Amino acid sequence: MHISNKCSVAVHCLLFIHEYGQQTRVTSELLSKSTGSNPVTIRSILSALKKAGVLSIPSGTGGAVLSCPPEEIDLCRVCSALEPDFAEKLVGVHAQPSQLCPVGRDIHRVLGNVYCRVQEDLRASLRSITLADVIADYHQSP
Amino acid sequence: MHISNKCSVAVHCLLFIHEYGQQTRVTSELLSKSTGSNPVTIRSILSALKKAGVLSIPSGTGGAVLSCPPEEIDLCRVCSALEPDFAEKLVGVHAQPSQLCPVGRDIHRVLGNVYCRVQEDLRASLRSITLADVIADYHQSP
DNA sequence: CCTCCTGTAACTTTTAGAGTTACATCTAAT
DNA sequence: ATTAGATGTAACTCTAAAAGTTACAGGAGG
Repeated sequence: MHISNKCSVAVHCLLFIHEYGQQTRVTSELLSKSTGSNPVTIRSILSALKKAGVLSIPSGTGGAVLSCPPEEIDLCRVCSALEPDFAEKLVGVHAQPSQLCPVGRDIHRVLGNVYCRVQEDLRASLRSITLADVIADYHQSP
Repeated sequence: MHISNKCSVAVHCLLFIHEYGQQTRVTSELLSKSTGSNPVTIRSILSALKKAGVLSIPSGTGGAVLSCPPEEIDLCRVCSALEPDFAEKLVGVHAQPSQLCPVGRDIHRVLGNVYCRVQEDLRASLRSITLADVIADYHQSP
C-alpha cells in the first residue's frame, strides 16, 4: 500500500550530502547513523542513485557527493532509480480472477487502462518536486 | 510500495454488481468465485463499501446492489472506504532518524510537507476516475 | 424451523521489505 | 608491500502487514 521507505531514506541521504558533502566524507556508516537504517541498505540506495547519475562515490576511499544540481534531482528520478517500476506496482491487482466469468476475463485489461492514468499523474507529481525544494524547506524554521 | 489489491477487487465487485446485480443475487460466494479472492475478504470489502454508501446489502437474504449512480463512485471514494488513510501511507517514512543529527531532527517535518502535495495529487487523480469510466471501458472491445 | 446469507473474531499462512553476516575489491597512507 | 577503511554484493534471517482460513452468531424467507 505504499512506496517503500527507501525513498524517504534516499531523500534524507541526498539532503545530508548536500549539507555536509563539502566539509565531510559522507560514508554509508555516517548516513546509517543519521537515518537509523543499516549500512547495507544505505549502500544499496547510494548505489542505485549513483547508477542514476545523481551522485558519485570515489571508489576505495568512499564519501558521496552530488554530481548534479539539486534542481535536477526530482523525486520521480529518485523513486525510479530505487525501483524502476515503482509506478506500475502502485496499485496491486488480484492475480487470479476467474476466466469463466466475463468480468474476470476482462478485468486486468480494464484496470490496466484505469491505473495507467493514475500512474502517469503520480509520476508527474513526483517530477514536480526536486531536491532544491526539499533543501529550501529544510532551511525554513519550524 | 503499493495500494493493496483490495482496491482492484473492489472495482471488480462493483463492475460485476453493475452488470449482473439486476438479474442475479450477487453474493459474496459468487464474487469470491469471480475474483479469485476468498469470501471473507469479499465480505469485508463489501462491508466497507456499504458503510461508504456505495452499495447496499439486504440483511438476511444477501445480494449486493449499487445504491449510487456509477458516475458518483470514484476511485478515491473506494480507496478511502477500504483504508481511510491510504494516501498518508502512500510513501513510507523511516521511523528512527537520529535526533542527534540536524537533518535527522527535521527530516520528518520536511518529508511531511513534501509528501502532502503528492498525496493530494494522488487523491485528485483517483477522484477523476469513476465507476462509469470503468464500465465504459469494460464495454469496449479489446 | 431449516437453510442461506452476512458480519466478525481469532488464528494461520504468505510474502515483501529490511536487517544481518560475510567477504571480495579498491584506494590511500604508512 | 601492507594495512586500514571504504564500497559492492550475495546469501540468509527476521519482521510485519496482507490475505486466507476456520468458526460461529444472527437475520430473512420459504
